[in-house]
Amino acid sequence: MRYPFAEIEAKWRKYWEDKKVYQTDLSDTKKKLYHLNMFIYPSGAKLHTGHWYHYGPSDSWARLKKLTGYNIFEPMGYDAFGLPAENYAIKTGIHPYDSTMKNIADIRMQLKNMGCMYDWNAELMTCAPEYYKWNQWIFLQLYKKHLAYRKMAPVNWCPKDQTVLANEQVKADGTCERCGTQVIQKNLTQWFFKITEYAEELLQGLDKINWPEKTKLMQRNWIGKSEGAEIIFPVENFDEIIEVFTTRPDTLFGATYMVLAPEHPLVEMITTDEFKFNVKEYQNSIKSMTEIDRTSAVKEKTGVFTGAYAINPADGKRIPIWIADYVLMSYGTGAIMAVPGQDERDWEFAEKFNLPIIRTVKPPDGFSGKAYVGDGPAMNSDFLNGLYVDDAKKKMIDWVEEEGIGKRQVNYRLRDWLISRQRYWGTPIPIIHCPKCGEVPVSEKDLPVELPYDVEFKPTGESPLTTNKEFMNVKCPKCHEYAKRDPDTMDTFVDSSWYYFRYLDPHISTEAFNRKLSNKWTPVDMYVGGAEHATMHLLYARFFHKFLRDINLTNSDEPFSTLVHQGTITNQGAKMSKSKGNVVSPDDFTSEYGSDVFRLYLMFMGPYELGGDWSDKGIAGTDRFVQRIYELYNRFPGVIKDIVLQDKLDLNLLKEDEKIIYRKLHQTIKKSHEEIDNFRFNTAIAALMELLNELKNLEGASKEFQAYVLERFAVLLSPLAPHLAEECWQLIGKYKSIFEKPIWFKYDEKALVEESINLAVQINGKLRNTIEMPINIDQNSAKEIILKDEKIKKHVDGKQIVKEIFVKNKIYNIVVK
RNA sequence: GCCGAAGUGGCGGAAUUGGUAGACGCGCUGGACUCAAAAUCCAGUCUGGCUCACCCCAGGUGCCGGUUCGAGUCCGGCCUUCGGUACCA
Repeated sequence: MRYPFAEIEAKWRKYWEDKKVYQTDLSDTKKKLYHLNMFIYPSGAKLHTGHWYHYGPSDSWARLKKLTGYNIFEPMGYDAFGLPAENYAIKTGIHPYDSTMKNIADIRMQLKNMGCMYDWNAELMTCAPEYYKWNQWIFLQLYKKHLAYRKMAPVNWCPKDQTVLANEQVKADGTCERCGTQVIQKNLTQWFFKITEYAEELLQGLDKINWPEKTKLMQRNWIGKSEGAEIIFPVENFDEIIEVFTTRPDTLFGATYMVLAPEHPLVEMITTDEFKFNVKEYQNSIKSMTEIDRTSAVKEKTGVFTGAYAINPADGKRIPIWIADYVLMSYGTGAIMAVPGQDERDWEFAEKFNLPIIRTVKPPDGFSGKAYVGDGPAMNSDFLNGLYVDDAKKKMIDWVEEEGIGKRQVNYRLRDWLISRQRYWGTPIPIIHCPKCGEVPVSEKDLPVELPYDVEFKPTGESPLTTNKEFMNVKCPKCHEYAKRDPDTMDTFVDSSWYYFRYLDPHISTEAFNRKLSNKWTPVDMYVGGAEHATMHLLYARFFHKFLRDINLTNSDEPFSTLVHQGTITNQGAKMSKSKGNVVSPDDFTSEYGSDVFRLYLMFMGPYELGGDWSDKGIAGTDRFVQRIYELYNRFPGVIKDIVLQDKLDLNLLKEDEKIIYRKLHQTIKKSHEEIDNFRFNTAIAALMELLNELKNLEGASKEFQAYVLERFAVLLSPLAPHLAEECWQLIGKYKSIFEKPIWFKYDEKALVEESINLAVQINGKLRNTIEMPINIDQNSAKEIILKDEKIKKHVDGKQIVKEIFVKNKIYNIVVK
């Protein structure tokens, strides 16, 4: 009989729900384990195979933890605000609220069919006023501490989505992270969160968390700390100075010219009449260039001379001041001292414009390159001569500090987080703009500022909320005169920066989150989600967590102690997306094979962190595995009834066939635990398959032995195929759910060891035979057996043994001449 | 360009304090069952060679070289693919 998965899976899901098997008792924190998956983005589409790949195995990991005694909290919710719902509304006229609610209802059903241990009491959605109210509240806390501020700045503008974007949401090639459109620069007044205030701590904190090294490295690079000095250069004939930032103060004697960013405020003042035209022309040509052209890697260096000179403070020499687009106004001071001898860019520029080059670090003998950026003794550098780079740096910084012409300085590449969006479907910014009083925060008691339903979403470049007069026009809280609300909404990454706190008490109305509970349950112990969030969500959440700690809302430093990234499932090499039409629907497979088979198949594909290209080629194999298990259990109905089982059996009392199974069983208990614990589900399943292959002759075993094995096998199976395991458990005569009273069996240390081993015998490192020998045989006894072996004799006879290597229970290598 | 990860049968992939390469599964081939097919079960399946049934020999983990009794695993130099980043001073 084929395994009737539909009926059985439904039965067990109902059982779990009725008995509240996965509702977490949050008051019990003894062995608490907060297991979180990045929540769902309920855009137009239903769950696809990628979601199953993310959530299914992750749940299997948590199930193993539950079986081994942990109190698991595993919530799920909806990251419900965002552009896709709004774009869908623009296209179809269906309101984002309505489409989102419908999607959530559909997705909830699909999630339930996966058979995960979600605690549905803890469900949340970010578009509910009871949730986003607290986004606004946190905004106001940041505002109070001057960590939320508004400024006019050049910002990234996506012409397609008609909104600004944070730096983190612009990809390396200058395109919009969401829609792939080329982003342009605009000068606008926008809201920022001062994440840079936490730059150093965000960097340091990485050492304390158990995250993939790759992800930590990406955050380190994104924060981009560089240590060096700020040095002042006087401008000749002007009462002005130019400040530069450099990581190589030791090369100051080699600074043969200076470069200002074309937008630098000093340019206009210091440019001499003779060069005014050139400079203006150059500045204009830069303005008309797109960001992508300007930063193109293959581009040749360009720049113009200003006619002005600065004084190198180290040796008093006049050095020319140029402007060039390779110096960016947005980093450091917008000006550099150029040291062509030790900087490749400066060398290239100096070569092109015939500027002097002085080496101040002696390159190694035979060095034939241009700029030398490595370590070496200083030269042409007066009091630094002979010192290596690190020492020379220190000495130079000390010197400029003494002279009062500079200071030690640390710079970060990280910029503040731009959070305003000119879109509708998000959290309104709780600020009122009053013609008299300026920006006035909404009073906390007036929160939430509810997002109105009636707006015109047609993209105009202006925020859709401006079209709702009732929303926009308010009285100023201070002077009570007519004022207007801020029409922008917050980046949806604000929503996901603190949601893990909210799950613990999702409907609490007196505070953002239940502090008592969250102090016991956070940080999240295990966080699972995509690597694409490395420098977005995962950075913002760390920032929020630290801020919330600083205003005494939480007592830990980091949100996620351990992080695991699931791999990406592609289809024909491309990421699954609706627009490419390559989305693989899980529904087709779950309706044909059931959710256990589909989950098993996704886990069996390969290492979890690797992902891979989708193919349904092997799914028949996992289906066969499931069928065979079901048949096996049907051969032994009620076998466990009236039998009292021991933890361990005595190997000496077992029949030969039973011994083999017993050994394999205990080896599998050990292996599957270790493998699942390390997210290596593929090898855990392989181990279970091996064990199943050994159970062919279970009929010949004693009834006690059958019961012993089948009881354990069901438990081994339960994290990976929970519905099937429950059914098997019941078939042999158990009543409750495996997860109701979690159980995991200890392996029998004695059974791990075989009685005999196959010793590999090598001659000159080449395998010549494997010979069965008793375990732990000593070298001499092994040698005696080996030298009698015909195959070995052939290679050894008539030759001289010059060396022997013996690795106990593994290998015997004889070196002959 | 720089940083990081990865390259193993026809396919997905196993195997690392250096110790029997190819576990487990898919696919394929042959056989059993069947009127037949499907399903299922059994056997075989890295490549090449031979006095290819068993046996035996040689080669083999992207390429070239090295260390070692022994290298998928360590070292040096490349190539390819993927991810991140991009004149950050």
